[in-house]
Amino acid sequence: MNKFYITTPIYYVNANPHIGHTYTTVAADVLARFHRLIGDKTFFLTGTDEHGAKIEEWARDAGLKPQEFVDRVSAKFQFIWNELNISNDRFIRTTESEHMRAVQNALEFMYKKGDIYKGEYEGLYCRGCEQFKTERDLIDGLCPDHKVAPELMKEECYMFKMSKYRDEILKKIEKDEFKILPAERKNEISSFYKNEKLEDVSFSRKNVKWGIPLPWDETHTTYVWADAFLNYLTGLGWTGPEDKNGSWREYWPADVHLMSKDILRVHATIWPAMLLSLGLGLPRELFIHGFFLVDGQKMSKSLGNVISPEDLMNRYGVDGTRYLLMSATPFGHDGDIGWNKFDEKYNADLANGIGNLVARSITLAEKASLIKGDRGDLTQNSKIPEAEQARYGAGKTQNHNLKFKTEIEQSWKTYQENLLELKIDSAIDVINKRIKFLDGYITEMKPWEMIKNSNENTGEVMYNVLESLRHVALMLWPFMPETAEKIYESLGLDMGKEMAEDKKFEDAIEWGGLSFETKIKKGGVLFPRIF
RNA sequence: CGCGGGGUAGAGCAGUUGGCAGCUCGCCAGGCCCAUAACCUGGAGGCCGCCGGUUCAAAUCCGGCCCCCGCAACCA
Repeated sequence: MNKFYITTPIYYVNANPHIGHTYTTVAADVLARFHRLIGDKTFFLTGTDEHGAKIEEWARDAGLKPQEFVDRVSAKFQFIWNELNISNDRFIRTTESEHMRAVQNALEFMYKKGDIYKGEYEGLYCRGCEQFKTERDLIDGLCPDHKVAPELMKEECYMFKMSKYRDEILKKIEKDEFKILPAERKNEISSFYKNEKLEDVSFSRKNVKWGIPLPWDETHTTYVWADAFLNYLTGLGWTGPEDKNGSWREYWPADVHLMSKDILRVHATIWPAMLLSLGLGLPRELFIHGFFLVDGQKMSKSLGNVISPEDLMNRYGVDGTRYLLMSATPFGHDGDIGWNKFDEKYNADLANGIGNLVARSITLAEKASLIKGDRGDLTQNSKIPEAEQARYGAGKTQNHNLKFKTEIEQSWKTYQENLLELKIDSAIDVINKRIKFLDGYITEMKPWEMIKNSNENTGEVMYNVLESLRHVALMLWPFMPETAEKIYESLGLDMGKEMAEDKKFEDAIEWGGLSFETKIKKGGVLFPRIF
């Protein structure tokens, strides 16, 4: 059995969850669910990053203690992931004492090893803020809060000897032992390594109280990135470099660290250097997805075009939101979104596509039973018509059976290939092609007419449709778990049983899995059309 | 010559290893009546940013130019 360990970045709690966080997290969830579906031993980690000067400030502004503040914001993340059916195995917070202890153990190890040494940090310091500022913090070269030009100042700090690991990391990147995808992102990073000097990085701060104290010098706290990165290990239960055989070993190294491009650089430099210093393996892959533009413009509060996850869920529901985020743009590139586009796609793919197909199929199946005079409550619990006949493919239509079988097999193959390569949008295309095909098949075969004429092949045609629907639902499950379950229910099946431990994926995706004894059940409208 | 990405039908985008230019929405014309004003079929609409080169063959490979966008590290 393969293992699959996927992470999102841990989100900095200076802001509430926004669409970018949501996008990364839903994508990770889709991939995690897919790997569970195919039987991999899967671990999906997300969480919140809760230390640093910014948090102190925000807490002060909110009139709260830092811990109260981070508790509050972290809870919002957890709440919304729960709403969105995110199936993370663990939610890590960097203020958890186990995490903090492990970070101290790690830094102590690196310090003793000589990879962390005393140095100086030089930067622009604002006396008013009692803080170092970056160029980007400044407005016209002035501190935005105090309207004063910060002065160049030096401060004692502990430095991490990142430069030492430069060659080894670059080699691993080039050889794809440490993959960076998509390819253009790998180019970006390797040319960065080649063209710029990899300098040592400051790993501690003196004036930041809200952080993890260095074990050997408590006047310093740990630089937030050093603290944050280790979550990928502590989230698995790793307690420090002494922890050689904990259960974290079953999952490390991570298979995919999913993130957006703003944090690629640090993930491709500081993090692998830390791992090498700690004597641990590098993650197999960093996958970088793009940013959203809204109607061609950057999303920003000042433009007033911010689309929040709550807005999306209110309009499209949980599954609609998950689907739209995943299908709106090619995964791995920037993409343009907007309410018009979302409405359009929702109606086309969800209301008119899968929603309508399920509705017409189930109704036809019911009618087929009604005409045949089958027993049972005909409107609520019709039996799948003429199922035995379908199994053996009697009659003129039997070549359809074969065609369905091979085409479904092909679809599964492509679907899996795409998701293994993180081509999320392409996997969705596979599903939508099946849906289109089924709509065409129904129109062509005219089962409503067959029913009227008591055509002996009605059962077979309907079986082909319903069994195809079962496969579509299964493929849909990573993207829209609730919808998949509803479709299963309509087919008289139980998604829970399908996902049970003893069930083999290979069996589930075989053509003909729909039992002839099952009862179909008409459900409600899956995706009401938006006008 | 800082790094990287993009310019393909009215809009938004796909086009792996060069081999008839595709998808969704919109538009037009038919069909169907099972279904969520849905679904199916056909059609109109493109000098694939510009110029040159390689090739039997270029959206795709090479060179040059124009325009747009992101990133330029201790900012999470």
